[in-house]
Amino acid sequence: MKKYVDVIVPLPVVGQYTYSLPEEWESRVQPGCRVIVQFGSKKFYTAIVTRVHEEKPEGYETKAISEVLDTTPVLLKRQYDFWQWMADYYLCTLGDVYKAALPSGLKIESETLVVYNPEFESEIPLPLKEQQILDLLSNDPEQYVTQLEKASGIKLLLPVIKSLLDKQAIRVKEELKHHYKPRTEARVRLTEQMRTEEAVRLQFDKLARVPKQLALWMKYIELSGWTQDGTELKEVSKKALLQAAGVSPAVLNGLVDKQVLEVYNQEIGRLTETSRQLVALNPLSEAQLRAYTGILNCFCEKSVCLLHGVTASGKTEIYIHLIEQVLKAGKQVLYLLPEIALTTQITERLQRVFGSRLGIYHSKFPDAERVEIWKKQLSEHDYDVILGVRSSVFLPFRRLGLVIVDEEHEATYKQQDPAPRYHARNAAIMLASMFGAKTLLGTATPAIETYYNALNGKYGLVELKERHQNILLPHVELVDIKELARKKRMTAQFSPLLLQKVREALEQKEQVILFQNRRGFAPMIECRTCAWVPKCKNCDVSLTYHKGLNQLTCHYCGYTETVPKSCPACGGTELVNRGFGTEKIEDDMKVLFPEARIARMDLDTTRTRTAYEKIIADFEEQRTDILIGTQMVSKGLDFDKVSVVGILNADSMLNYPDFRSYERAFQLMAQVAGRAGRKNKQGLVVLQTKSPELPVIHEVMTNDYPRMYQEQIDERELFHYPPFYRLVYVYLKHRKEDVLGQAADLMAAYLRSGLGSRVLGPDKPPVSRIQTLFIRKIIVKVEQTASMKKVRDYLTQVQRSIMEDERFRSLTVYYDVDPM
DNA sequence: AGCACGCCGACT
DNA sequence: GTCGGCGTGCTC
Repeated sequence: MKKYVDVIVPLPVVGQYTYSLPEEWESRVQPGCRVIVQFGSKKFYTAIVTRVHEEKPEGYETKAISEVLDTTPVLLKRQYDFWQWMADYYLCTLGDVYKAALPSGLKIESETLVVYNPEFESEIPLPLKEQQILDLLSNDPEQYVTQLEKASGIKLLLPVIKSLLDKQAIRVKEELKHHYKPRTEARVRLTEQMRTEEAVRLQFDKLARVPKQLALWMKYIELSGWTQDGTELKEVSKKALLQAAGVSPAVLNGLVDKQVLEVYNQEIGRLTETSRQLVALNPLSEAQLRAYTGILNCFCEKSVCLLHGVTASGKTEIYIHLIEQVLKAGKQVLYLLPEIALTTQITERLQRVFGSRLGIYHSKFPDAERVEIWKKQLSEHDYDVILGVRSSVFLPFRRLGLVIVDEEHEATYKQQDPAPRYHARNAAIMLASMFGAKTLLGTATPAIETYYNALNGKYGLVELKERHQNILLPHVELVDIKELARKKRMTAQFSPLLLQKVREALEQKEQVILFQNRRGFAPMIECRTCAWVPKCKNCDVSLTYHKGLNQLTCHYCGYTETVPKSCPACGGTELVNRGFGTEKIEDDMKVLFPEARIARMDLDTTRTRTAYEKIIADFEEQRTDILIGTQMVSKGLDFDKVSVVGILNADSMLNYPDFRSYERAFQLMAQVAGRAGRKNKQGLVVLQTKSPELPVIHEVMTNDYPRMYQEQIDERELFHYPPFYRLVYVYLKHRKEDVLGQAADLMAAYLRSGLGSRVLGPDKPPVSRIQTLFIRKIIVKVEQTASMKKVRDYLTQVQRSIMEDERFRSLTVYYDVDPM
């Protein structure tokens, strides 16, 4: 019976493609193997087999696969299930997931090679462009199209190539490019005839008159561990041998010529073995131990647990103990981190404990190294613990037992630009559930949706409120700077209280951090008297100020208006450009405290890594008194001598045009506040704001975690909630695919939230199907020229029809939720 | 993604 | 008249 294979191609095409499987490969190919296929008229791609069958497709002739790359699968069943889930959940194709998942070294593609035909001679003069290409080819008769494109500078090269091809001046061929090459090392061994005790012994005498060769020979015998009893010899690298013997390669060649030694190439891995001395686990403190057992209890009944532990409560140590526990049970652990750059402490700590059982997977690593980690995970000697960033959720696991998502709230877990636009935290939860494994989410400032899920019992919740080594949480002092500004009691942007506290801290030789969100620098205008900020009529976000045009523009929908002459709220005429950069703050502070040592940490002053590290080191070692910075000061190291933290303008964060601005503001403020406090003294946070009445301000003050943003679906809420229709509008107006992707995500989140199979029922279409149809419908319906009003009207209509759908009754909506 | 096909505006 | 813009559709 003739066999066929269904494959995934690394392209954004829906569905899979069927190729015929030549008989010779039938026994080798199985689901999960990579094969080379020709897709379209010329291009070759690395495709992945998902199914081997005998169903001859109807309606078209199948092509045969061109090459088989693997004898054992690189994509395991579990990973394929995960891919399918991701494609479905994030509304993209399997090809998109495939592209994101595999390191590029495992995805060879063909490139078109243009070959010069030396026999070609033209009777008539050729067009300029064609002649130019032929000239380039006469220097180097085989070149890639991309190469020629660059060299010639011709934008539309294809028609030129085609014309030359018709004239038979050139030929083209497709060539597969192998990116991945195993690293090899030249090694030295005894030749066949030398592998007897007799021969080795004789060789010493034979070389007596050639001192350099003798020295090399003796060194080899030493390094290879040769003994008379004929034990297995150690492998000796050529480089190491020559270096140890202190002779030139020519000496070795002499011995090779005499057929005493021979050189061979051995494949070696790029992954460096860490032969570090392993250390024992640190014992847990009482509070840590309570959290640890809390988590274990939690995992008895729930598959996800949130560890809400304040800054510096020692979460890492708890993770390490959990990992140890899972490893003892013979399972694997995936430890996700937002970015490895800032967390060398964590990698080093884990390496010290787990040594060579730990693998690190980072997108900044060379691709070849990532290929090797992938292959290692498929082998018998796979890593037990993987420490990695977002994309490591795709690595092949077989015995996954636990996933840890550290700093769970971090936005870098969300892939924004190319599809699949996945959230690694949510994807990891799904991955874990496919393995029957547990997920631990750790953070000091949970994302709202996570916290919501924890409060509702979908996730377990373990709180760790005590800081390590008994450092107290800081006291927060609120300052209404709107009121103070009216009374003209502000000095630049500092309240009298803040200045007084800074002065006191300096007198006590303590340190100060001043925090100003860089986003506050986004040009906005504001009424000096009542703090009114112009907002977009459609989107309810603050408008950005364009000085040159004297206009206000909405970043989301493009709505524009001229700057009003007076404030519509209070009639005041002083509308000021708002947003002070850290630079201005630095200058003002230097005037106010000329004796203090002041440093600034923002994007400008931390261009290089060394500059960044120097600022941190100076502050840690108290060579700086006041550190002024953007959100950078909220991350990274624990400063121990900080007694005062000033948040200069909380409103700049609250007014940022993003529907998550409140949540982000809370997280940032809580993190910055966490910098204040010392072993024996409670820290102080001076929180300056113009909107003291906002709940989020209260929440920061009381360290009461926000519980807002959950909404019941009703007529007003769902589609009048701006982000979705805003995004649809931007898509319609500018045809931006990425915006559509975001809209799709958002829409998916809306509809998926709280919906389980219980609600939908087995006979109902899957949720994502509804979403897709839904989005298609909207886009088809509203023409490109649609106004915001039209979009809104239409959405209201759709909303009504959804309301009438019984499947969506009793639906609780909140944004960006997790897999069911 | 690439590539072919097809349909309208400014140019030899 | 056509060269070249990009919109649409297809690839096993």
